[in-house]
Amino acid sequence: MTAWSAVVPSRDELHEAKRVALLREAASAFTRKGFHAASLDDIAQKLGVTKAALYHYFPSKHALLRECFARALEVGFQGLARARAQGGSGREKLNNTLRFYLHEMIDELSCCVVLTEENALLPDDYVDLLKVRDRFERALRDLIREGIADGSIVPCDPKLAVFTILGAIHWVSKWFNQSGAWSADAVSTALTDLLDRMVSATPVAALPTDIRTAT
Amino acid sequence: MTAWSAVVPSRDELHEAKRVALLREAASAFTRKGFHAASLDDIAQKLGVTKAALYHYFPSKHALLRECFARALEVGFQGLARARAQGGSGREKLNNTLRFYLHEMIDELSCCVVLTEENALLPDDYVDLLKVRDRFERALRDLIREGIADGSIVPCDPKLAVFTILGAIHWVSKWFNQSGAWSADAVSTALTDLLDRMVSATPVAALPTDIRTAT
DNA sequence: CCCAGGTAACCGTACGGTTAGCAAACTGAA
DNA sequence: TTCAGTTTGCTAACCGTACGGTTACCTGGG
Repeated sequence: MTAWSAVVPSRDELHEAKRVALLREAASAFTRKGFHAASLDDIAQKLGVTKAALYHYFPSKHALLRECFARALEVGFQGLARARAQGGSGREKLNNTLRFYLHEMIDELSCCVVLTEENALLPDDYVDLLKVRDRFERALRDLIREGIADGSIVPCDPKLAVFTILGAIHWVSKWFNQSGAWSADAVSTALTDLLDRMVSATPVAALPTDIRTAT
Repeated sequence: MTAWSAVVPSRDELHEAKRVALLREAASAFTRKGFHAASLDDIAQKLGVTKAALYHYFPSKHALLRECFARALEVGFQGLARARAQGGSGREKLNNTLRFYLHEMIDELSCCVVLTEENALLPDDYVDLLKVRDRFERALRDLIREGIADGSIVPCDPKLAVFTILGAIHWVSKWFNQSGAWSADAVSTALTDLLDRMVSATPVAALPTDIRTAT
């Protein structure tokens, strides 16, 4: 005997599932068209409901954007934690963090790295984001300093290096195509390898000349 | 005797100067707030005129954005031409192109790399942009292939490398601060060196650990 | 009966763009 | 030199519309 509750999702589960679907759709729309150009009517239509229905799940358009950022940074810190737990040199920790971050951002958030729309946040949300984002960037800079100290990363300006790395990563949302030839796995590995080569203290083995053939 | 025309700018010159000032202000506003969030009223106010005055210089807001992109790509092709004229290996040509592009984008366009707002272009303008931008990206990929062939650049996926490079470069608009400690010269040199290290076939000398102290 | 999930219709407003009109400045003929 | 006539640069006021958000109402399950 199988209880219905094990098969039929509860109301709360349904609610949460729809909430997540809405969030992903919003993230996708914000990334593709920009926050202001993506209308709630569009998003609702894609989900097969009317705009008013969305307000059962989110209090405002800005709340959607706020949550997109929150999720992205959550993924970032998760990557940091995993990398720290895994150990290794500063360089290895940096690589592990970036690879995880990239992979999750591409895959989980429906191919969306929304972090290009932070100027659309409400002022209050913006200062909140800044605090968390600065903490993330500081942590990355610390990994680079750690790598310089342990000899795995070439001496460089950690601030500039992190800016460069994050630029390359967030730019993925501009060119990645869910239905293209490049998989999320391939891209996150290949891009991490490229960035690794930029900061590695020791010469790096040759890179794949075609991403599709990479493991 | 000095002719007035040598001292007092002609009406045409005044017109052109104001046009350029408007373009720079628009580029700055688009970069800071995004295309949709930057209102013409805001831009006009910063220039000390009313919105209606702007229409003496540009037929529409979209025309402003279109011209921003046109200028940026002009700078890109100019950099390519200079680098080709200067000669050297594929790696050297790539570096020269990127350094020039970065420097001009930061300096000339009033610290603005607007190329993050292409989804705000009108459909017709967008396909036009795509054509020119693809030509630019193809040219950069060719430089990388040239470098791989002549042994100056490590074998890698040229497409991914160019995406990564352009991401890092265009991201500058997100963090560069005109009144900050880093000069346009320092940033364009240091960032080019970092990206060079990523693709260079041979090990690169140590990088400056603080951009302000770099030459 | 109550409440979650949804719809249709509506409201307010911000903003791109237009229009009418004015003042200064150039132009050219007398 | 002057002075009408035209052009340019600009303002104030307005229009249309797209869109975020709200309200009133319907439906079906617990």
